[in-house]
Amino acid sequence: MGPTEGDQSCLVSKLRHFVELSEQDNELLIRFEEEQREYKKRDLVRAEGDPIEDLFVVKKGWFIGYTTLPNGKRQVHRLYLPGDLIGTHEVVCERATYDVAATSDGILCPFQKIGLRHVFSNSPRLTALLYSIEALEQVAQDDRFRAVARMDATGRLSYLLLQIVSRLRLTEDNMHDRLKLLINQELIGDMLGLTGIHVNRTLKYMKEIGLIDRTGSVITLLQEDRMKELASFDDRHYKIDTSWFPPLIE
Amino acid sequence: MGPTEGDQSCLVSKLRHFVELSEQDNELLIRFEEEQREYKKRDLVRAEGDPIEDLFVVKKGWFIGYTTLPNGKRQVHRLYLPGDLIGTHEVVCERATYDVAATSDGILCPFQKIGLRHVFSNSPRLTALLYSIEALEQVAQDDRFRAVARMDATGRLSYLLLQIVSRLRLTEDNMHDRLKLLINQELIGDMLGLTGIHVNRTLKYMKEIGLIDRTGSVITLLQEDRMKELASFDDRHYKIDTSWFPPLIE
DNA sequence: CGGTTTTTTGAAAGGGCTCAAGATCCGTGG
DNA sequence: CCACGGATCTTGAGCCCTTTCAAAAAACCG
Repeated sequence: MGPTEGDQSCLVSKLRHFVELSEQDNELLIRFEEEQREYKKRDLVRAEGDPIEDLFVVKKGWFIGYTTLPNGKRQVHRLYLPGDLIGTHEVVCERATYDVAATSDGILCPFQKIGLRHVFSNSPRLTALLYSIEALEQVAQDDRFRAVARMDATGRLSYLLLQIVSRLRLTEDNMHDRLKLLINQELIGDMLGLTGIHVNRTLKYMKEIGLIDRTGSVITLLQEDRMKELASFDDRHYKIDTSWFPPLIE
Repeated sequence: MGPTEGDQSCLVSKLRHFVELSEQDNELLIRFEEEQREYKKRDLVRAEGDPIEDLFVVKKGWFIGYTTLPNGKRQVHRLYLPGDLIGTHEVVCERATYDVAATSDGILCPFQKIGLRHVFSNSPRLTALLYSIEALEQVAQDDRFRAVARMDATGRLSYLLLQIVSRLRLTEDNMHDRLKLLINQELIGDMLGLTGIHVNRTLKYMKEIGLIDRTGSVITLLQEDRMKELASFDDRHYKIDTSWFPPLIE
């Protein structure tokens, strides 16, 4: 049923969480995952300033979108996990606003930006869904922003871990309270406005006070509730209001 | 021609900067500004958790979207200026994710969220434009995020001032290098992850080193170039790539 | 197994915060 | 038009979280 390797599309399986898809929608979506490209850890997918022709669906592995400031500091704007779309908000730009790279080995499915025109012209409902994904991402970004702007290191890290776990749960069935981070501490710092060094110290501290356990890059959330409180974390990933969507036509 | 008071719609005049609109699009857009409501400084427009039924076009005055953390700290997620749309990314939620309030006297034009269905069903092109606005907002948020996460107070403030001026220039013809902030220093701090007190000190410092001049809340940018460098500011507001838009049909 | 990447730890410095209090501005009522 | 009270802006002093710089230990990879 899926386009490749017998796996079903993680994009489709993720979107199904949000809204009922018609057969036609399904067909449009599957097209997004026809081609696939492999990447190795640290590979650059595309650089800031590159013309934007393709978007990507993450099929496997973790990827980041980041920029480097003139002073050498780095800011990781987005972490892309399997099932995520890369570049949805950049279609409005002629050129990429940041670099994208693999933080682990992985696979991306590129599809042409122009392909979106089909969706916009032929499926109002799917368009609304795309719009919603975009909007949902903003909500998530807002939450992260709040964490970075207004919480200390423990709060920020709690937030990030909860967010990642919550997102992984959407596509991985066996995702409970343990995860392997496919991104190093330096980059985690760059997501949270912290130093890699301080990320390390904070993880150590979180282990000391019993919030998490950790062996290498494998982390276990021991007190998810307390972490949620620390980060005022509200899991928003399951709710899309579709009441305003154009009606579903089979 | 405009719906009210002989003024033309600031939404339309803003969108015109980005893309050519058909007559039909125009008519759809004008509907968004049929009704209007007046607000006084500090009025709450709607609270976090309220059901989302309306979106708003800002007709006059400044507004903010913000949340308050359990520890009492506040985070201003968005600053809305005339011509901006409030709530575009929250249509996906059943309930508002943050409070919206007026930071000055102002006027909003509310329109029903359901009204978007018309747009999505009838104008692929306008839908693409809405999508683009949404996406552009993300780009802007990313930039602010980077400033907050990776720059010191001077950089953050430079960024914010440049951003506001740049946005005001889209709708105000006589906007040059002087602006009156319709938002107090405390709230500026809440936008940038700083204390109001430190905003004050930093503004003082910026005046001392000649970046700006200031009398009360009226600020003059004396060295815009230097500030742009400090904040690695890239003005992205004029460029929308419409190459992938569904074709314009008159 | 050797080189590279990543993690870990220490000591010192710094930017922004907190707390507190005074000065100014501004809208409102008399 | 003036006086009053709340909102906002200013300024000072000390503290604290995070950064910097440096370097060692550990993990990873071919």
